[in-house]
Amino acid sequence: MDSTAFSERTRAACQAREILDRVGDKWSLYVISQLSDRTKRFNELKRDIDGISQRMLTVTLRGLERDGIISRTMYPVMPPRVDYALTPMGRTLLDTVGSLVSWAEEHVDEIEATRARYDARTESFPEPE
Amino acid sequence: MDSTAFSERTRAACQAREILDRVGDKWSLYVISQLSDRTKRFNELKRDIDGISQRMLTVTLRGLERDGIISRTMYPVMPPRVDYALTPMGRTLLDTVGSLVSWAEEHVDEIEATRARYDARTESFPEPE
DNA sequence: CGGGATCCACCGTGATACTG
DNA sequence: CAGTATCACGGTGGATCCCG
Repeated sequence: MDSTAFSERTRAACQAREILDRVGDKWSLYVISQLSDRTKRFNELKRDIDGISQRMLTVTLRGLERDGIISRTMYPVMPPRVDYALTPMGRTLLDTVGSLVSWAEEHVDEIEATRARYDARTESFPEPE
Repeated sequence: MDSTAFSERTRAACQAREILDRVGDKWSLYVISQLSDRTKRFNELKRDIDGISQRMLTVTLRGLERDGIISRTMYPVMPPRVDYALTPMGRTLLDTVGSLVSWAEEHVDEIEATRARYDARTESFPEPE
């Protein structure tokens, strides 16, 4: 085998990381999932995503908008109204995320069990205070 | 429709986030991709993953080991020798990651173009110093 | 060779208050 | 309603030194 496989894989992993930087933060996945069935307004998202702050919702929406994953529609009315929706590209991401979600659902139990076993092993050596 | 879709989706997004917390950090994906074809040793990984520090390789390997994604085999010899490999569960993650990588490859150009357009729009309003 | 321990800079995140 | 501005904190990651 030649070294092409390596560089190709590294390049691919690098691109994948850029995507993970986008959807891998604390809130993006929630926003994406909340917009998967229909357009929503700012406070609607804020209500539906438990625990998110106003600021972080703004930041997250800006980031997703910047990358063309969601669209932002402002209506110049009083009071202000802004609608957020997934773009076509954002919709294609749903399938990919779905694959990740499936993996998570299938392995969450196994991971937690492995994690618990690992912790039990390592924590059984308490340092003498 | 009932509210099941919402809670189900939120729960799923939550589990997906746990997975993203695992593989979504700065280095995990590189380690996983580097181990995709064969077992490797510590310094071998350090050489092959450009820019990773000793500390971060250790931290990343521990995290992946803790969740059962990679296995760690120590040989009590002098000098020490430690082998890292993907576990069967880690291998199943390769397919999922592959899906993400494919999405990234397909859309990286579109994302960068959208991003550039967004930045050009927003940066065209310089604050008067 | 394969780490561990320590210190530190950065920045993602949250709380709060204010605004058009 | 849909933000912006400011401050503060904590966790992530990098640099360095040391160890078995």
